Amino acid sequence: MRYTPSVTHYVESSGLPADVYSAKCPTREVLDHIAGKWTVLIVDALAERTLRYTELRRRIEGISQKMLTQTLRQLEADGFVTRTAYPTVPPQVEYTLTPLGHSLRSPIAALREWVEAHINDIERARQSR
Amino acid sequence: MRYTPSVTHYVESSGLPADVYSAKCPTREVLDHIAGKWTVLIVDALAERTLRYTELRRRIEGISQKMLTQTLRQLEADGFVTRTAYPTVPPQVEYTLTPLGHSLRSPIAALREWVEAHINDIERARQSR
DNA sequence: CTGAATCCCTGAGGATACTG
DNA sequence: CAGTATCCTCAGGGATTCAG
Repeated sequence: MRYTPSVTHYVESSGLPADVYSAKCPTREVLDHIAGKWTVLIVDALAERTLRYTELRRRIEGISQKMLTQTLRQLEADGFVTRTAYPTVPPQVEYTLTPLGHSLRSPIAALREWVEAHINDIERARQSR
Repeated sequence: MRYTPSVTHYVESSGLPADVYSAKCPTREVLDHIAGKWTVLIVDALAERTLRYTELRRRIEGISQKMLTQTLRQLEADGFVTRTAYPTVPPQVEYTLTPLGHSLRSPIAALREWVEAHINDIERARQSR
């Protein structure tokens, strides 16, 4: 049962309303992808400009090769990121946001900025317990 | 090393700049909390109004008791949600967003709305591979 | 109704080594 | 440089049961 959405979108493949609260709606899976720690950081990093594999690795402190590659592949599959490989020696691979990926910039950046802006409120809330 | 943030906030407990890209910055952990599938759905559900435990469970299709309780506890600890128990029989427990939690509404809702608005673009991107 | 407690299992994710 | 391949660990998270 759907609540009172401000705007109702429809999933073309099923004809049903797009609803993240519905377990089977494909939006739920996408939300899981986007609401992943690494996804947020990668998309936000690429928001500024195209980056190479190693640049991403250095920028996102603490990410492992495995998770970086894996998350990039998923972002590619979802159509958020384009991978461009130049057949040079040594190889050079660039990652860029697609137009779809760019449209994600704003909500993702808002999330990052909110966290950075409210970290002190949160730490205070934690201590008063 | 920090890039070019639009605004720099500081973590009072350390005096260092708030930076989700830094592995040890406390903002990273908070981002992990917020960027969880259940967190997004719970905060978004509570954005509209106070809800009882069972109401939340019904609203968020597919969530288990364990994850609902666990995520609510974390939201409480982070200061996003208030838990109010009425000593009635049967018990009644209400969950409400705190002012801090309310400030999260906008970025969270933006994320949900983005997903619902772009699900068709994403499904198309997936098929063309 | 609102949980807490327990069991269990899959998969997220790190570490390391190897390759074109 | 940009990965792939393995191994391994641990925690996320489901299912079930019990309780105030």
